[in-house]
Amino acid sequence: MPSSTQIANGLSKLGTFLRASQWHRVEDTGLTPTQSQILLHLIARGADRITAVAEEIAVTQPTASDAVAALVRKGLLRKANDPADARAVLLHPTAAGRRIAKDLALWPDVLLGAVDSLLPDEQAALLRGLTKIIRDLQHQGAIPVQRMCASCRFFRPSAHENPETPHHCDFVNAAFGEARLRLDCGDHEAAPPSAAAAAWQQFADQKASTSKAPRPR
Amino acid sequence: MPSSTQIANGLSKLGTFLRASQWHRVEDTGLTPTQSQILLHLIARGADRITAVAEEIAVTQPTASDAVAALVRKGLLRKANDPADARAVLLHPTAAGRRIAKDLALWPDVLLGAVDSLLPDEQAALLRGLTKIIRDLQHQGAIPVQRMCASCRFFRPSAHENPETPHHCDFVNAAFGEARLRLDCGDHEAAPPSAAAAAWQQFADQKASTSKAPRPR
DNA sequence: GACATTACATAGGAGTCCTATTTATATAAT
DNA sequence: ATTATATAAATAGGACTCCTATGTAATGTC
Repeated sequence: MPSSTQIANGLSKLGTFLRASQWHRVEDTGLTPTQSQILLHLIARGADRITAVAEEIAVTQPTASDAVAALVRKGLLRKANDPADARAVLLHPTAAGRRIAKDLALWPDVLLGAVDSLLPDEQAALLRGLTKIIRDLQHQGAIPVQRMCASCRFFRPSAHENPETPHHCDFVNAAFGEARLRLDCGDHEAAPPSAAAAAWQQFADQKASTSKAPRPR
Repeated sequence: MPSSTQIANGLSKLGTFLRASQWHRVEDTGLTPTQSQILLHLIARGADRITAVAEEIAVTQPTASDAVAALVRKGLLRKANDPADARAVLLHPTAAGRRIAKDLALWPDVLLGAVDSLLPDEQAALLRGLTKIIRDLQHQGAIPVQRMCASCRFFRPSAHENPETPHHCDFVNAAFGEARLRLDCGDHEAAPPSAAAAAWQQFADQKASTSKAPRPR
């Protein structure tokens, strides 16, 4: 029983829990998990097309179409013509949609609490692991491209000597550490393939304990 | 934007992906994610009641009842009387159910591949983080008790000097390391509350880097 | 201009998921 | 013993998820 199985198992259990806790919230918000995801996505990233939304939440286009129809019926979303393409539809959150979204959370407080109870080093290591897994899945085409440091053109891993803040973000022009790696950065811009691959190598080959073990100098 | 948010975000994304990939498998197996979960649970843990199954997969009892009915209809499950309680029902997998379950996986190969691409230290750290989160959720009553080392009466954390294999399992009477922590051990037996709390403290307070940094001696 | 492609909608159907309620049994309190 | 209460599961009803398959319109290609 290799540890990768245990890890997959753990992720699975947390996934089950997350989905269930979203369902429990239906009576407060009136939105199903799928609907919440769509609304939050549109608010975070701006107006978008149905196909793109479907890909984002990993369902087929008709399923997304269904959920969008429900949101429109509830007055939380508005369909607008896309000036760039007369077939397409741009989904805009309405004022009511924005209002409701404030009370919407994709993850429950008890999960945040549990994560906060980890030591800082543990959080950093966990985030690093998740980052690598997500980037790998993305690389294999199993999930859509994420707005993560790992694939961003502004990301320069291991750019600094200081083991506390080895990475650098060219966008905000600042050094940062493992614990500040982002998975959903608003300023993300995809790096060209070759540069991305090189930066990723740099990041991935780093020893897991970089932030603890003093570097030989 | 604290890292706990990024971590929750990452877990969320992986959860979305996991659920979607289970749906993609429907055409092979003929089973929905919920049905797969139930069948696999019963095979792994033996016959069980509907209420228990519902709790395990984090749905309400009527939902579990629905899914079980579908499985019975498909000939993969059999309902039997519970000799201990005439109201209750014991669910047994049929031979066909066991056959089908062999081809059923709760997690897709590409996820296992992604996890395997982590360095051993990274895997251990990730597993440790997941373990702590799951145990915390369990402690808060947000998820049912898991068959994990962290709550097992045979688990003796940090029992050994060797930083590679600090923990000890009294059941198999062997030392093991972070990477071998289990989340679904078949031999799990719940520890009495006080002992469990003590063992947990021992485990939780360990420095994250135990397996790397040489201990002062 | 014909042909394939793409964006979305719709239809049809099994299943998920909930709350509320019913039926039967078990347990507790009188 | 006899109610009263609690529990295990089934059922009803309804919104929604999720799929495949297909239709409709607009776009891109040669």
